[in-house]
Amino acid sequence: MSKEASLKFHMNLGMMIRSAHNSMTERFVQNVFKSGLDISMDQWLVLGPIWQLESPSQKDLGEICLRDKPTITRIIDSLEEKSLVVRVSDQIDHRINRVILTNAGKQLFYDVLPIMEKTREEVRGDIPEEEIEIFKNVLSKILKNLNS
Amino acid sequence: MSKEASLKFHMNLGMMIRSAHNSMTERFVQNVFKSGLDISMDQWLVLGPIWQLESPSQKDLGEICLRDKPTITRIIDSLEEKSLVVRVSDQIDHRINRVILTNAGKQLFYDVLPIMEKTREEVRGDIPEEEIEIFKNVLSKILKNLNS
DNA sequence: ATTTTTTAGTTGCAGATGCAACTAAAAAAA
DNA sequence: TTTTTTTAGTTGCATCTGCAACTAAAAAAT
Repeated sequence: MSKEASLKFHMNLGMMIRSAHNSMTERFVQNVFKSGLDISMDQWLVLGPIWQLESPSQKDLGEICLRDKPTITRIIDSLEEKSLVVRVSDQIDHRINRVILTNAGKQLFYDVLPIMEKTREEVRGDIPEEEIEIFKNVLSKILKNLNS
Repeated sequence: MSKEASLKFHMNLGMMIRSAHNSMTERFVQNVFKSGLDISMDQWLVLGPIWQLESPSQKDLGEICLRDKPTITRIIDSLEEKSLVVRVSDQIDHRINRVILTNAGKQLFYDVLPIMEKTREEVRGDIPEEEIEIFKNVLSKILKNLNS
């Protein structure tokens, strides 16, 4: 293998993907901080589905957010400490915790939503919509390739 | 904002990017393990540029690999423990460490190269080359958007 | 020539991550 | 009905990460 081929090879997806993810998270956290609010990216990414699904189980959240069980447990712990959500044991299946938003949680969600939107615009810049679509598409294909 | 718009919003880039990155790393590690070799993704991603650049400084490696200084320090520590690289203080500027591959390091590099190639093929599957190109392009645009 | 600033790298710390082992409860098998 | 297996969630541990504070050396300013 030539050095050139290798160079191209090494400067590729893995490093860029990790770095892009880090930068996006960092920017979001900065924007949240500038708005005087207090929520981490992880907490936010879980908060949305909770709002949306009304009272998902932790398993549901793990599947949607693509996180493992312990991670969800800890994120919900942290949200509960902040009184943004509560765990309610399912009436029928006592193994299941239903996670529901408190009023404070809903309020924070609505407050952060425009910040997320702003961050998203900063991330996208002037990248054409169709390229973003292909980008997402490739991502989901990669996920499918690796989980089958 | 409608629930539908929000759903789309929440199921988007951040989670997918992180998950794709994790899956790729995991697959690489599995493939390496199956080949009876022993190197982590992080170590590998640094090893390549060392091989390529002959004797980069740690700063060079950080810039190429998009990692911060402490991370590079620790990865080089781990590579040095395995006797895959050595640090050599720069003759002229004594602040700089030049990192160079040992023979064992070179050997491992050559051994892992085909495994990386295989992993890359698994990741790509049958995604068309032009989509991969756009994908990489969007990634670098995102990085540029966030670091300017 | 001396002091100040900048640069390269290291160390310590606090928080996140994934894995494996665990508990408790429900479902399936016997 | 009792036992076994599966499922949902938690805890512990070892590792990784990024940030801030630090050391040592070089460059710039005085």
